[in-house]
Amino acid sequence: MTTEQLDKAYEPQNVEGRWYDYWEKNGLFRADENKAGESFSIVIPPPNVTGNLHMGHALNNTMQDMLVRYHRMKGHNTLWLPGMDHAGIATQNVVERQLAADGTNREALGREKFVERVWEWKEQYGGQIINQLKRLGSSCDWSRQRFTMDEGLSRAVKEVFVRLYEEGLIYQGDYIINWCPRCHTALADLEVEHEDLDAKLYYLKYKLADGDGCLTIATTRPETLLGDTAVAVNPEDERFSAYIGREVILPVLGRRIPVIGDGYVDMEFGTGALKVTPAHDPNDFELGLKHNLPAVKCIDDDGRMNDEAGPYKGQDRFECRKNIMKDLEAQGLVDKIDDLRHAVGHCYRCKTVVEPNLSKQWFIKIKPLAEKAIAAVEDGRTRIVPKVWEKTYFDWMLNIKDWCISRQLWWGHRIPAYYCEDCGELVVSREDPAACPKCGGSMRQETDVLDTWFSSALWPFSTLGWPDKTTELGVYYPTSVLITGFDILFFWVARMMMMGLHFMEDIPFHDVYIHALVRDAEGQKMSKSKGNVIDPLEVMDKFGTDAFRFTLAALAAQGRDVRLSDERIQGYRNFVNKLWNAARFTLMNLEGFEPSRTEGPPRLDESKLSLADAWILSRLETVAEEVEKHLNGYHFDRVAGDLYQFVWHEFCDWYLEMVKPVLYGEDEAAKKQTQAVLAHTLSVILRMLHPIMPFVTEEIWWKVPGVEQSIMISPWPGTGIGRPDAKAERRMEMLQGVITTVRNIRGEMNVPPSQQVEVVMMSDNAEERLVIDQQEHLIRPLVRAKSQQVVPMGEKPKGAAAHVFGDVEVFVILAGLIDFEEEAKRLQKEMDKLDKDIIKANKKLANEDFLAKAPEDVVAKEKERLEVLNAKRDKLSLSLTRVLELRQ
RNA sequence: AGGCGCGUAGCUCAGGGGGAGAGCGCUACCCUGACACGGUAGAAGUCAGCAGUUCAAAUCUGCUCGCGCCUACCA
Repeated sequence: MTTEQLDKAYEPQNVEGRWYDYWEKNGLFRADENKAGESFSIVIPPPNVTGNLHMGHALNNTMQDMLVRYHRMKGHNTLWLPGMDHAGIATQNVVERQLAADGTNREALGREKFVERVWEWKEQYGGQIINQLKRLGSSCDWSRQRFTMDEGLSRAVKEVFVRLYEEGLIYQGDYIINWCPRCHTALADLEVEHEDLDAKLYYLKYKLADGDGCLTIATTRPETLLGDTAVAVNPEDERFSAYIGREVILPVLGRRIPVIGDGYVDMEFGTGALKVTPAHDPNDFELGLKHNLPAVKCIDDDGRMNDEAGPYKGQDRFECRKNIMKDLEAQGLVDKIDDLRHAVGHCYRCKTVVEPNLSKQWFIKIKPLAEKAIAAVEDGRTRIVPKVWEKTYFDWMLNIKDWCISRQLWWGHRIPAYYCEDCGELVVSREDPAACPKCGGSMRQETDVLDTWFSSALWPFSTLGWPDKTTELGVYYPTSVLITGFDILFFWVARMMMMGLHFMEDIPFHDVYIHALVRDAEGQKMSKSKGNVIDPLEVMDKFGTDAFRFTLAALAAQGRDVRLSDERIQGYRNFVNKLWNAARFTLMNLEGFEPSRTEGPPRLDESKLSLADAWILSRLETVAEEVEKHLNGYHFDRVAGDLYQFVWHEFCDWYLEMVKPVLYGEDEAAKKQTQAVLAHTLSVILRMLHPIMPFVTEEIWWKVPGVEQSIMISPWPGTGIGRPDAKAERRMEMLQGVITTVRNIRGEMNVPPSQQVEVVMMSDNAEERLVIDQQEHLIRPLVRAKSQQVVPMGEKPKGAAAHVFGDVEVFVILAGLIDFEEEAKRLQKEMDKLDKDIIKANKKLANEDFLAKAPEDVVAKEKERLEVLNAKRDKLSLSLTRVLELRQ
């Protein structure tokens, strides 16, 4: 057996790419749908084809990769299915910008050429993010990678559209929708971002047609008055009820419009009179339907005023606002102008102010689909973690409105609806109809495409081959868990629930884990405009992928946003290095060691098991249990935290230090046994860390004696990997306490580290004396003692500093070195602290209510605690007296 | 306007009815044969405020203050 030397520090750059290639080449990411046994599956939230890896992706995919690697190691039939989203508006915008740079535009190119151009763009520049996901270590089955516009998924989209249409769940109609004048498309309500802006509230006078004064209305959008077809007041409003049924004269245009009464009007706001523009306001649209008002569109699809705007025709809507106010002012029709802060809708892609607009669109009747999706979460078939998000989900689902699915774009799934050029007949069909079934005329396909989220809604089953009945669907659907951010709970998760339940008649995932947002060190949301974006790729370059992943995991407490800072990542980079060096030490000391097996704990001679070995094996069992529990509960932070604590503060700080004398010693049998435990512990640590830190663990793994295959496919250390031993843990706890106590005295008394001291320990507990005596070889090097004595309580040694741990009084003999002044101060301070606790405990135990009402074990514990405190105080008090005597 | 969440050590955050925790930072000493990306020890907190429930509250309830976020048609 040879032991390869490891470098002194871990250098991720030399390691990561090499192992990723190895995994990929050896097919270790590939899922086999024919493999027997329990399956575990995840579909990736498909990143936009235009996207670049940001912190949200990094967090999201680190979590997915952790789970996937964990389940793969457990031997489950594991699939992580990757892919990308065609991202309608985003991609179209990118290519349009490119065209603009070339001095042309999509209209000049024509639809067909433009779509070709987008595909070319995709081949050339799209999907950068896939390589970035690989940098992150994502173990996706790339052989199954999908794209929402690929052939199979397009077929699924068509199938779903046609079926929903046939079931009467898709309809077409004239409704008011959110229109983006920049992107030239309809937007769903969800795609509108509301932002509070400082604006004005204009009070305008509309003259009554019968010449009797005027009615003053309040509006934030005076330019829309050109499309007014009524003024509404509340019939309960005594000021105005008399006006109902009369007419007013629309300024500028002179149109006579009715005054109507409707309870919708808020009497408190503005003047209590509301101008009604059914074509450019969703509420006015509703009023218009109710009162049978005509809808007059005065703004066109570019956001410019149209023919209906009379003198303002051709002006931009905001320019028109200024001009119309100038004119109204001149005519004395402006009563006043107030400041007003209110929410204005913006396009989520390009941030242009949206224009509510009346137009013909396609919708999904969503209520019947939503009911099933609500039920599935209510009855627990799908679990939302953390549970707080369930409420948000229900609130939205219960108030859901029909989904506007048509978009006036060129890049996307073209709606499979066809119109007859002659008779106008509408046909919705999977195949292009050759001719009109009614009149034989030629057919023309609908120009609109579907909302990008329409195809993403099908992702969990379309990617597995639906509508065909594939083996994959049988094995991997429903998927095990969906990991995603709350920002797309409605956009995506809710819609997958609805579509999955409708078309697969089963939930799309058993669990939905909603993670938080990654923010900067100041807690600000990262955004390009703020310039506070931390690029994951730069972080990986600087600190290594494993350190980065570990940081994300460690900070990802459920329901709490992740604040990322360099210091934090650096801290975990140090941890990676610590692990590296612990492994380095371990491997250096496995010279001549022959491994027996890597699966269960090593075969050991129980009678000769050292305390340190017994202890670490016991701790290993506990940690393995905890880690597994936290992985199953999506407590990624605790997985990371427990492993950090165990590796650094138990394995490195204690175990490795305690094992040195054995490894450097002469007892070959003892050495062999410790080597076995050491090798085993390292192996288990590596495997437990692998899901979080795939690269460094793989790199070390191959140097562990006996390793023959990638850590990725090595067995997960489940229960039975260690060896529970409560006695060993109790004894070790006592030893650690005693050792820390000696070190504490050394530190407080400023004994130089190189100075060897004499240690005396006193205890009336025979078992503890025995353990301390037996473990002298282990204690002495750790406290730098040239001698160690353990005796029953009695005459205290002279010239010694004392401290108490549990039943043991610890003396460090410092003849000539001791500063009695300092020692007295230290003892006094310690006693003051104790006194506080003793007073508190006494008070508690004197309280009859406490004794009567608190559970027995709590009372017993408190009594015991008081005894311990008192005993300690007595010992310290004696020591203090002695020190004070010696001082004189 | 409604809803949700958060205020715990200098910073970032765990914890969640009975002894205040971690990481980073800070202080002191140390290049001890894995690691200075390190070691040992140490200092540091009226657990936002007020009231209530309880034998017992950082933890449960209510209110107040401060900070985020989400949803919403008040023009």
